[in-house]
Amino acid sequence: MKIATYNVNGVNGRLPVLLRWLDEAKPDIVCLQELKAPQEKFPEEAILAAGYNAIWHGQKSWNGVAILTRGLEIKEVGRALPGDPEDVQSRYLEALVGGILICCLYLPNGNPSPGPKFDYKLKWFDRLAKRAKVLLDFKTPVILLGDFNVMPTELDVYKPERWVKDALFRPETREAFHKLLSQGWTDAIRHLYPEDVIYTFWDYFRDAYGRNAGLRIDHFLLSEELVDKLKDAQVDKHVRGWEKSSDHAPVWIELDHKIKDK
DNA sequence: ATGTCAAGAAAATCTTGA
Repeated sequence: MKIATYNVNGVNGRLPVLLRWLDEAKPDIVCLQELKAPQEKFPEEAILAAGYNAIWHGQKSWNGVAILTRGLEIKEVGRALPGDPEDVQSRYLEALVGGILICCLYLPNGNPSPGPKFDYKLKWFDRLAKRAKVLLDFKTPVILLGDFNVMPTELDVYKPERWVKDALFRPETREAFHKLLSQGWTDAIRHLYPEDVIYTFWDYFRDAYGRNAGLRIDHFLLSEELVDKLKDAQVDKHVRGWEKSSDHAPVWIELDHKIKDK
């Protein structure tokens, strides 16, 4: 089973790129972030025509998350991260697919920091950690995947010294990520490639992609029972080089997992 | 501070978030 995450940076503006990649990569499950489209403007017909089922949680202008599957049934569990009823941002979508609990997330960017946006990021992180703990106790295979807006270590940044004051790399942010991991989650890419330089995002500025000035901020956190089933994990880096591409590349893992409840 | 994108408000460009 191939499971992917892709911050599309505008699902309508990047639709040709998304469809081209779906056709090429043929993932079984895909989590999308940054739809940048209200609920009613999600390109449902094009996604269905491409052979995918979808659930999505849109929002005007910003944010927005979706889960797509190639023929698999999607049983939605929730579309709000618990812990703050005042939070109206569409950043979380949880669903049961093929016997795996899929948690699609778009963690707040948090810049500029310090400031209210950074406070919101850390609070969101706390809420995620609380939810993650509950999910581990379910004893069901779970994956937390998406755009975490965190570079976990210096290996994940092209020039770490330039990013220490950025919300994506501040000590508090990295600490929150490692605290989450310590609940018992496994960072799939680092598990398979502990020492390789792997990026999932390249800024639009200053030819960052051409210079490979990237960041690793899109992650898969696996619950324990999935770790031994992890066969591969890759970034479809070439997609970032396509015309009208997102600033992120799609990332995927391959699991040796038997599909239940199709 | 800079650089590059997309969406939205409003009617060509500007603002905002990333």
